[in-house]
Amino acid sequence: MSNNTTVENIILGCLSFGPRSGYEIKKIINMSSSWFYNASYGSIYPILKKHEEKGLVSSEEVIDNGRYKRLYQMTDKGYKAFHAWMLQSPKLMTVKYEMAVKLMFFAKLAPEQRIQQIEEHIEQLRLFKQELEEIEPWAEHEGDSYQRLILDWGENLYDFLIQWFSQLLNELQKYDGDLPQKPKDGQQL
Amino acid sequence: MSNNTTVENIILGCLSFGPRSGYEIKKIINMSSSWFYNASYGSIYPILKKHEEKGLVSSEEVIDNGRYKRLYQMTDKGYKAFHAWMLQSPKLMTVKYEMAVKLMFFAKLAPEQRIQQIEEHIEQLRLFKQELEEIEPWAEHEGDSYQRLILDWGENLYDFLIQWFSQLLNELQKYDGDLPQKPKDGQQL
DNA sequence: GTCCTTATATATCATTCTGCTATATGTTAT
DNA sequence: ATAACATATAGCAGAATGATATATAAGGAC
Repeated sequence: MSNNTTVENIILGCLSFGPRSGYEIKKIINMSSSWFYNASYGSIYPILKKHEEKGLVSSEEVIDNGRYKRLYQMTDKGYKAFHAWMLQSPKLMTVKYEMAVKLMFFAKLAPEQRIQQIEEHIEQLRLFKQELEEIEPWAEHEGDSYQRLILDWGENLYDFLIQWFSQLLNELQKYDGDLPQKPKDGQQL
Repeated sequence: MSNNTTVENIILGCLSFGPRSGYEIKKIINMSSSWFYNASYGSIYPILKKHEEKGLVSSEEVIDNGRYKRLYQMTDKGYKAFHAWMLQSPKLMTVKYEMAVKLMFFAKLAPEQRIQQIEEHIEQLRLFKQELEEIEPWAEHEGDSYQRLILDWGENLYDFLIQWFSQLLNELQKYDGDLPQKPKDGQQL
């Protein structure tokens, strides 16, 4: 069984496509997983070193167009650890969604401020969805059917979010930014 | 402008409902925001102390049914900081979704292993949605219309995920666990 | 040809947050 | 009685971010 973290396994997974440098791994992540599981340089380089110490990867310095880089390659041991992780029961999704937190305290905002926050957020979601769509040509060219599948999932997810918040905006606008309180049990009559 | 973190503001937000202890704040979070923005005791207690040092909250020890607890209360300064944060442009959502990562490397799994991973994941999603539904009575009773709204959002979101993965499972089963590769440009003919 | 910007490539570090462990006491069920 | 559970807080190792720093190569502007 693998007790590596998810990020450690993403890096192994990227190396399953062939030898890569830390910088190249970050590029793969940016173009594919970053929006559902990101990793920063501050994780990637130390993890590569740790992987090498554990014998999960090996490395060599190469000169590519007159520029040094350290290419990492997965070992058999590394592939076994990666594959073992692939078979484990997946961890539950975790989300950090600030807009949802704000919604929780929305009663503290003035009606027009509520509308403004939602409008701004819908704009953010639209921009992000556009960014996803710009990856599509890359996935068509570089990725396999599963990588294209994930992009499709992302676009569906953001469509769902845009639609949900647009509907909320409509409701808010209908009631001048003040959602009608469904009466509680004790308040009826 | 507020330069507190989101978790620091969640804690202020909880105190906007009235004086609470660290333990009680965790309970509020568990029953409402935890699935879209969680905070652990290891964050909550130190943040409360930091907030007090900065004058955003004040505290007093009280005895509740013969048991000590430290009740924290928001100050004017704290409310101003919280409200300023509420008006700021919300941060983009971040997601950590291990199942999506695995999907990225799904080509490395055997067909029947793919089907098993998806089946297990759908089961996880169903269980989690049930947990959300169990919060509903609490939200009906304790929350305002916005808190109920978020629960509604969560249920819609998990419905979307269950539906999306169920459809993928169907496709996989149709093709014996092996999604047909859409031919790349260079591979046609 | 030099200047500026962008891309490649890696390293370091304070800060944030989690999840685990530990401790202590009150309450409820058996 | 006593075991299990709920309340209440503290501390810490480890993971990850995001910001800064450094250096070199490539490409375009003028």
